Amino acid sequence: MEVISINDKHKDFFEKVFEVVKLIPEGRVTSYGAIANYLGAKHGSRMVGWAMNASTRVPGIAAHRVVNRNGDLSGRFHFPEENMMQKKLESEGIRVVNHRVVDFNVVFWNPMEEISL
DNA sequence: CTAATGACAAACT
DNA sequence: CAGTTTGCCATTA
Repeated sequence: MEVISINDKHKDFFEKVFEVVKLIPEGRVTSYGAIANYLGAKHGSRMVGWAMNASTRVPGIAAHRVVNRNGDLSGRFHFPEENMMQKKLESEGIRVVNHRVVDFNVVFWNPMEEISL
């Protein structure tokens, strides 16, 4: 099992990502780019996904509510089961077809607009 | 230290 | 408009 090196420098980044994900209301989703942009877009969207990868092992983090800018469940393969991500989204009222969120523009939750610093 | 990869995204052809 | 390339930054080999 790989050990994710969470240095002090990155710990803050992880916490920020986790905080945003926790604030995502049920029935809503957001994108990696939106979170990266919310954090200042200085990391690149990949770093957000990197943080999410670490969040999969952390209970309480709704990683299934984070998708790519296309609304596609790009991270489904990282869950214990592929269908788990879609199942959870559908359970929250989000329609998912072909591993893609329907009405993504409607259910999209923008942290920059919903969260005021 | 160099090269390759990645739960992305925007630009370019 | 679809496929390809580059940028981003950290991890791994």
